[in-house]
Amino acid sequence: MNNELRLKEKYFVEEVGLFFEQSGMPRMAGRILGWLLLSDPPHQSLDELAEALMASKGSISTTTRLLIQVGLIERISLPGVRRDYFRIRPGAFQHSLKQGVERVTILRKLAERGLELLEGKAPLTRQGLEEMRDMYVFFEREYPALLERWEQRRREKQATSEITR
Amino acid sequence: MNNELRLKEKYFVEEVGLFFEQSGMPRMAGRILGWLLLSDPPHQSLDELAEALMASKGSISTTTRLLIQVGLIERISLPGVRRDYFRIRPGAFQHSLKQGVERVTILRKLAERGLELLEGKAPLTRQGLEEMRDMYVFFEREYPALLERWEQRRREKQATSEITR
DNA sequence: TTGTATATTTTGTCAACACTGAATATACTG
DNA sequence: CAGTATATTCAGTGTTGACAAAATATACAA
Repeated sequence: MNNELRLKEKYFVEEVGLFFEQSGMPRMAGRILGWLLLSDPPHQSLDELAEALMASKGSISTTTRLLIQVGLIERISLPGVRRDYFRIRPGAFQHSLKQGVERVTILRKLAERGLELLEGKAPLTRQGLEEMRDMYVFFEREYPALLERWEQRRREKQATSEITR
Repeated sequence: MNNELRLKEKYFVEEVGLFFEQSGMPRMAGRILGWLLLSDPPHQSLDELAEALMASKGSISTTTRLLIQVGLIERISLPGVRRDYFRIRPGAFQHSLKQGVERVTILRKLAERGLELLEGKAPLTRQGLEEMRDMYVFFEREYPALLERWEQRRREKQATSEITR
């Protein structure tokens, strides 16, 4: 009964791990995030993480630093308690989508640099890079607007819940 | 003079390679794509790629297969010519953005699975996953709509250029 | 069929990297 | 200050994966 739930939690954690790995991050980063999403309370110490994930403290220490650096978790310390805790950073996922915007910018710039190299070439030769540039120019503008719309909606929801409270 | 251009092309190719590597793909995949973006004509044979990128044919063969599989390039064969050629697939970048939608879906589903595991828990505990789910539900709907708008615009542009022609 | 051009698969090597466990550093408590 | 709890760093290990080079397969031509 309780064991079954535990097992499902482990599966969940492993799957988040696999997703992260597929995204070019250490699998352990995904495991930590997955576990922090489930854990009650939502903040967990280094030792707790190490035990829950059956990993070494060194590994957790390194990977939490990475996760903090990319803005997905944060370190919190409670007054009078030596131990540090980690928790999902509020707005973590929004933050990660925002980083996608930067990737779009990189690609737009790459396309432009490529076109400079093809200065004076036949339109058919330039076509691929032009398509690429046009597309990323479009998304570089529209994607942040979409994020803005989400934040807007979120703020409204927040306000509603505060009234209800 | 011409040499300088060649050098800049190499830099460009390497940078696309690095970008791909950072995205969890083999660097060679990025190099091939980068080179195909610049090359005149836009289609290149396996041998040509191997020579231009100073890589083994085996490496090119494996990596082109990968690139075809993810939909970024395609193989073309000309009648009466033994050699096969590769070129950027028209709409390649659009296609790659579409794959982003699938990733959003995966994350939305993961969030929902996580919430099932937290059935009956305190709202504060569920909060992180609820934020995650709400957000990806939003983007799962809006992101394809954005892509649709781009395709729309693209079709218009296409039509214009055909009139001009 | 034999020979030739082309493509794929395979085997081996090397480098990168996540991870562990131990050693070290840091910070708090009495 | 000594002692203890906690966190970080470091050295070593194993695995993974990209890549090269060679062997094999496939398709075409004479």
